[in-house]
Amino acid sequence: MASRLPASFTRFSAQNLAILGPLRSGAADSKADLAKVTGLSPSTITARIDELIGLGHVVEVGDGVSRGGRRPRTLALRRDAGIVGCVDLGVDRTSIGLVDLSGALLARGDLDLDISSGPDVVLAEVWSALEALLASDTEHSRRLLRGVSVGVPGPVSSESGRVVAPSRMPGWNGTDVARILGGIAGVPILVNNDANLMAVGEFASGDRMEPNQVFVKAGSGIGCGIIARGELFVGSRGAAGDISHVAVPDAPPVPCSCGRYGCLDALASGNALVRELQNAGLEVANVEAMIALARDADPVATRLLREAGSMTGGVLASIVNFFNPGRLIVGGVLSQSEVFVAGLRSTLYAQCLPMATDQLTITTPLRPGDCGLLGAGTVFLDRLFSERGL
Amino acid sequence: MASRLPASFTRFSAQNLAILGPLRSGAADSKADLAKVTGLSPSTITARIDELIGLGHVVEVGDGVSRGGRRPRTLALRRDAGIVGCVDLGVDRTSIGLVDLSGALLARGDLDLDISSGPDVVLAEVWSALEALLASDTEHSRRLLRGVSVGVPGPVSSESGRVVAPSRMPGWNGTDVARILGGIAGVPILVNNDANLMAVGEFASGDRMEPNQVFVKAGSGIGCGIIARGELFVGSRGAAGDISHVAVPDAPPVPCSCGRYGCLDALASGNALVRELQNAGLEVANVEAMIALARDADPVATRLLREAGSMTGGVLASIVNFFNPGRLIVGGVLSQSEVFVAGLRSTLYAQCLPMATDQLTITTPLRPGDCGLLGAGTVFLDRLFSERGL
DNA sequence: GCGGCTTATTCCATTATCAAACAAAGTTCC
DNA sequence: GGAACTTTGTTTGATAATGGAATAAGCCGC
Repeated sequence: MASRLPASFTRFSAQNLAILGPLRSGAADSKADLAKVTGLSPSTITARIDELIGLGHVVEVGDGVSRGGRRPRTLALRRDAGIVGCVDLGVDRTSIGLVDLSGALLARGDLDLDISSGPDVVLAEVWSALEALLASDTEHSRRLLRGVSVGVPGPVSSESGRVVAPSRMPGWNGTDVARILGGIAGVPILVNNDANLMAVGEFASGDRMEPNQVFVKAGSGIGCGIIARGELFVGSRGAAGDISHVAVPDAPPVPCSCGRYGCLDALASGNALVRELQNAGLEVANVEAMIALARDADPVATRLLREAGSMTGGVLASIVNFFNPGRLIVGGVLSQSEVFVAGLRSTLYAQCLPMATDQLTITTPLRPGDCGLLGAGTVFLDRLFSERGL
Repeated sequence: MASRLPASFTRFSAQNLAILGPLRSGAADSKADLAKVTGLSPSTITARIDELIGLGHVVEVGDGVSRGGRRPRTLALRRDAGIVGCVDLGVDRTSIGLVDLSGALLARGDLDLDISSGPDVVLAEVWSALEALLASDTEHSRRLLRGVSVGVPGPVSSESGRVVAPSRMPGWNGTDVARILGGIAGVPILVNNDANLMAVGEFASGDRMEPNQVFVKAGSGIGCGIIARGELFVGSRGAAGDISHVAVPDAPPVPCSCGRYGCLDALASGNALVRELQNAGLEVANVEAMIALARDADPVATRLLREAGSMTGGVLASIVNFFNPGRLIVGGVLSQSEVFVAGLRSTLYAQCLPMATDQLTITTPLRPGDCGLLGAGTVFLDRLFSERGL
């Protein structure tokens, strides 16, 4: 049963990538399509595909529907030629998953992990949970683990790959997650900020026609990921999208952990809201409880969520004017609160130029719970199928 | 004397562009260099270069310095194989210029033109001034005019190329500058927002190592241009960088032309400052006069400029956090005021995360008066030497 | 003047690619 | 049922792009 797997991906030639790209994105699924999409001649495509089939990267998966002539033989990547582990590290909950080489999520699970236990403890637990997930299905365990892609709730330096000055990850400052986890797992590791990965995940599984998107992760903290010209944008140091400490217009001077007053994170993050609710004498354990409270029409929780949405919308208004995205995705736990999203929308529309908003779509994620994992997988596969390789 | 010029550029093949790119940017200036930079073999380079020399696009311009062996024969684009007209339309002053195919500014001039005279009048005058500039030197007039690149002080739609809702260009809404000017001049026309062009000009003539830059044009109005991954970023509708109507944190509720209160343009633009000075009883004709006043230690003008700088810095702080550029260039007339720039710097550093600013360079433009024209030229040449062609 | 070094060219073998003819498979429509 | 047309895919031979190796040219230091 077990067919021979390709020894390794080493690196694809630019020509093969020109073919694998459309196959991967679904832009083409037959030789005729590929010829049209790539501009190469049919004979060249035949030669290339033969090679890729020989290498075990592509398979014929049956016939397509005729469009008035001979029906095409549909091609596909060998999704089972490997598997990628995905991790979405959260402050008190971590999601793990497995994606095949098409980027589809095969399995997932959640762990109650306190990130303040520190890198060594957390990453060891993550790895054993990933191993368990792999072992839980013979289909998975038979496949070659290509690597693991990790999202962390803090800034990641684009040079060193280290976690830098993460306000919600005590004990992690300067941690080289790729080195630690790679040492345990023995496979290549990629590390990125979690909001960045969510932006990628939502872009890959959602509207790919819109090349400029901003994904806001409004959870216990607030961050965002930027897709510019169809690619993740991380800025000069990898810190792009960190809007935690942007000043909220017309905001009360609430002190922030960064030492200043009136930051978005101190006013509108899930953490800040829960704290404020507790100060008001309500017993709420976490953000989810707070949202449930608002759904039950609790006036304080509802007001706080609406105000938080409004403040977030005010900050995003500046960003929309500046960046002019075609799509804004509101994700994170807070996006499950209708009143938060409504507050965000109304303030954003009120404070933006019509030219910036008339073609702007504001949505919540297609798969709110999965887009972080999906993004982790996509980033890994994009890299694997790039000229740079892994 | 007049050597035969290439009939037309039509379009370059991808391979030739791979050679022209490094030659144009200065990344290579000999065949050996090109082989290293492009990864092509020396023999291929020889063949390609022979073809490009035959086509009249490249010339040998002498010998370089030896690096311990045979000295290289330096290659260069034929800068005289054409000329490009550049226009920087302003509200009451317009600059025009000519660049060669290397992007170097050969000549420039200024026109006192009131933009509210409307597109037909203004563009006709611009064209006759350009013709005069061309005729002023036999070196220029002999060269083939490839086209004209125009910067306008308002938003330009990336789809239609039309000027859209320009608050400082009465009578221009919906104008297709390329069609009108192209009709008069009979050459290809490119149109872009002026701040965008300044960003390109400063990037091309300045620090190209830093791929993410923001250029703020603080003049009679306030706008900015964005360089992301080494390329101009215009957003989904071409409106990116329009920060005129971003809300200033903690600002007085001054009414703005857009119908809201506390916009950056209403508070910190040159226009707003002059108006406020006049309200205070001082006779100032324009922004330059105001800056002169501040240099003479006028307390009101100085205070206003510092506050304007501070407010601009406050808005830019959000942008720096979000976009994480490696370089911020403060241009426009107001950047000639030291107190404005100082106010901007201090507020920006105060309100930004250290991670976003520790590697951030804040400068004024290398050639403040020319970067708009240089950017116009660069945008045109980039397009000319692209696969898309002109 | 003689190695050693960098630069550039020539020649040849290899390879990628394309065009065109051909084959295969299906649809349409009479 | 069958001719005509469409779309898909393969084969074949010709062509052009490319790389490698050998060679030549030019310069430096000793």
